[in-house]
Amino acid sequence: MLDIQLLRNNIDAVTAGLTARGTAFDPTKFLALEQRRKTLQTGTQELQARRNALSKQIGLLKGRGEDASAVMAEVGGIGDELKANEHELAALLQEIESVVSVLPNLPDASVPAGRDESDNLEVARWGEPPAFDFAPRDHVDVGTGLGGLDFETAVRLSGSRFAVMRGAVARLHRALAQFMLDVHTREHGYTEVYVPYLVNPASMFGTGQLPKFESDLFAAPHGDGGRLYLIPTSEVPMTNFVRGETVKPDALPMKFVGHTPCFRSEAGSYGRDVRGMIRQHQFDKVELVRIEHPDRSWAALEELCGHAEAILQKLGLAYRKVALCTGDLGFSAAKTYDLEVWLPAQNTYREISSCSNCTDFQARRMQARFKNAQGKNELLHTLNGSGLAVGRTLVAVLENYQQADGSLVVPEVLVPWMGGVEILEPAR
RNA sequence: GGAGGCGUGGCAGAGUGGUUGAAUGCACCGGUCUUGAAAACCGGCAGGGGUUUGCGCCCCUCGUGAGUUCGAAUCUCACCGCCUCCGCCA
Repeated sequence: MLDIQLLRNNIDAVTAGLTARGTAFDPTKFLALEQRRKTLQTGTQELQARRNALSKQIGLLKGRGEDASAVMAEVGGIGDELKANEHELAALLQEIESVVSVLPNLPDASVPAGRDESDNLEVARWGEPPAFDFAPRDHVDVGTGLGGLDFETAVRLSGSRFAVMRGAVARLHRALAQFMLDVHTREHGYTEVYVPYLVNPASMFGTGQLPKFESDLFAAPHGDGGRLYLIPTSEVPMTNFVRGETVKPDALPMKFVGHTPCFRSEAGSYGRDVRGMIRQHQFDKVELVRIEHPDRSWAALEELCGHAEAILQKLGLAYRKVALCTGDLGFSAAKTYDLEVWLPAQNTYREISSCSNCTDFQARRMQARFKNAQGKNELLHTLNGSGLAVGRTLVAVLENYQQADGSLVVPEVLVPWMGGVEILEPAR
């Protein structure tokens, strides 16, 4: 959520930022609402003040056993007008809230300007795409060749955009997640957490999925007319750890790593990446979340991104680091780096991690604060990044480590998690 | 799922219609004392919002939402959550 004060006092800067992101925003309309709010709110509060003062007077008079009927008549006249004002004000505030709650975060000044992903800025490249002396197959062919990927069964169970994994490939998938968790906890200082996969609407609002992106979520009816949502990323539960909390400064930074399935309805994605595991309704992800002091969040973003990169480097997968342009930023992010891994069969780099500094945008929605040096409550900064998307990492390993004979070399760092297995042989 | 109980400030815990945003204790912050610390003593200490150049003034909040009333932490209704017991269950 954007700071309402910023909208009131600096609407031009807000409009410029939103425009850079490609978000339509009508400042005139907002200011009109705001003008009405100001008048109505001060008026309502004046009435409330008068009622309070007169009621207090009645209490005094009655306490002394004196006649209060004159004052009671006076205050009685306020009632209807006050009630009407209060209702009108509540409706107006809600209208303003509904406008503001769908506005995305403002891009940081360092974010490159641009319309869409073609304007993203490559900032680094690591590793060499492997050379093949045969035509590399895509991960679907490699995985099914190993007897480990089965989309037909998944369709029978659930439909399209789901996968069944079997045998060594299923184990490889698990090994990847275990490996990532161990690196982040042992080498990068993150605390491993286990979290609910179903969360309440307030949590989804806190991290920005609601109210604007409800159609991307899976929901399950729960309780009397209520619902729980399946998490589209463990960023949601992990970041909401601090919702409604005022943390002590010495508790910062908080660094969490969690491995969860992620569920995305991905309405509107149809036709993109229909083949294979690139875009699924359910996929595993190891997620990094950091709760930071505002002064530290930009340094933390670089650090976080480095932690995700470390996984790719240890796996020996070539990748590039891209700074998303203003038009390609996610809703809550002030700045995002995507890591894109080399996929030989597509002959291109594909997103495998997204690392964002959300500044105080989510913290304001969540009312997540800390006591600053002056003893005042101040909003925290939140960051998140994939470290990494497990399904897509499996895709990358299958494609990059495939051999001409259909076998797969297990990346060296994964061998301990594969029980010593170094090569996966093709199924007969 | 059934029965009962309970939701008050960071925590504990008073408070059943009137100057109570709320006693007291603990925790925390500042000070006195002390070589230093502890103890003792003194003082401060909820959040959100409006308005104002500022001092300040004002509004809202005792789980949430409606209602009764001139006035609600206190009364009524609904909902949510937690606890205990029973049932079921990994």
